[in-house]
Amino acid sequence: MTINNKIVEYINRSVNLTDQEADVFSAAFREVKIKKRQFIVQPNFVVKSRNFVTEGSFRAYVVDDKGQDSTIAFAIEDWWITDYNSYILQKPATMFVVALEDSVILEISYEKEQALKQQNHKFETFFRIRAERTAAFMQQRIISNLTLSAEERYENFIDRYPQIVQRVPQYALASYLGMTTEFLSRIRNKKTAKK
Amino acid sequence: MTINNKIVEYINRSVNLTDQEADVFSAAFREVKIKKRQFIVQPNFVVKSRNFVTEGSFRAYVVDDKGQDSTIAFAIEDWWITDYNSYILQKPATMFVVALEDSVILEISYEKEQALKQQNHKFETFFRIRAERTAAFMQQRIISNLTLSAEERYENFIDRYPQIVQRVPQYALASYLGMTTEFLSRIRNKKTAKK
DNA sequence: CGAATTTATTGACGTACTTCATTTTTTACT
DNA sequence: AGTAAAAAATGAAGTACGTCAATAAATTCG
Repeated sequence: MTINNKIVEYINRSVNLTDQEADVFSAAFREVKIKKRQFIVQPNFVVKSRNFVTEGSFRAYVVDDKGQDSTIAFAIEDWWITDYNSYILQKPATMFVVALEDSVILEISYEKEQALKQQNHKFETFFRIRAERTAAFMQQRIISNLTLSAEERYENFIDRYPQIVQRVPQYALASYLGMTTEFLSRIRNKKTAKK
Repeated sequence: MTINNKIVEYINRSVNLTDQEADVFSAAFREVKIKKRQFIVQPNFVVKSRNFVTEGSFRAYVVDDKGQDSTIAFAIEDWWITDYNSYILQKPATMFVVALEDSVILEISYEKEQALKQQNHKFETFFRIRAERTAAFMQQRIISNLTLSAEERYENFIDRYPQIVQRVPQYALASYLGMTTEFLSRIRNKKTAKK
């Protein structure tokens, strides 16, 4: 069994690797421990890695000129997180990515990822599937933002990602769902009052 | 030069194909003419093709239980359109895709696409890059939906996609931007009044 | 364990945007 | 070209959600 066996388990759900391929793949990753409140991405720097979370949780967000922040993504165990645009297009980041808890990630550099994809068709397939799933996920979110009310978006989120609701602060969830923390508080209390 | 040379030109911007590879790739596509107001995707059917627009324009949208429709995507020449979730995950569509003008598309079936990706690493790379760009694009849209006011979203859209603004009906653009056609009308008239 | 800090709650008030109904303008069709 | 149909504009009234300010609750950390 290789060192980074969690990432190997993960990729094997999409493509079947030989033991040797698994070693090559996992060797491209580096394990890094991140303390709560530590940033792994900051605006204006070009993001140099894609990160797979093995322990803990993260939040990616942007801050606008009025100081308002909007959560773009969450990640817990088995999820990936980075500033996607910055990483993929190798241009300066616009987001912060911060640890919400003490965490452990496996990070792969942009260059190593490119090399993996070139060297083995299966690795290319894996990243293709990842990107497709990411796009499908984002499209669902766009649809939910366009068609649902604040309360419906919240209920929808609870249904789909109950584990995340438990672990992230309310203000972060509110800004992910496109509402204020006050409004989310009212939605929640209205519901519990009914019971 | 192959029959479907437009798709070959397009893929050659991402990966360099030999003449023979270009022939194989373009042979997987079929040209189809679509009349204005004709649907190429309807809810509840599993989408069987990904479509590259060579002439004309399309609009993808969902309709909610109150009969409100929300535009999910537009496509003009050199863009792709389908119900992404349905196609990628091969599950029933939730969207309509309709021609806004008399149009011509090059369609590739799900099975043929899978075969292309398996048979040649370069084709896999092409679809991986496509998916990444799609995800990057969608993320930008999510950020714009979360951080901008209705008027700002409209101005942002004009800056980025002036060619599209000219060609799509106002109600479709409004529902893409997440506002009513009445409100977009007011935004536009406020601006022209100022001049 | 207790003080400091962060996060969530609550109320009163404000506003960006929606809804509905009607009219005007533009587009499509024979 | 002329009529029907679709799309856009406009006004008046309503509402889902935001803002601000103050308090309460939960969490962090010495």
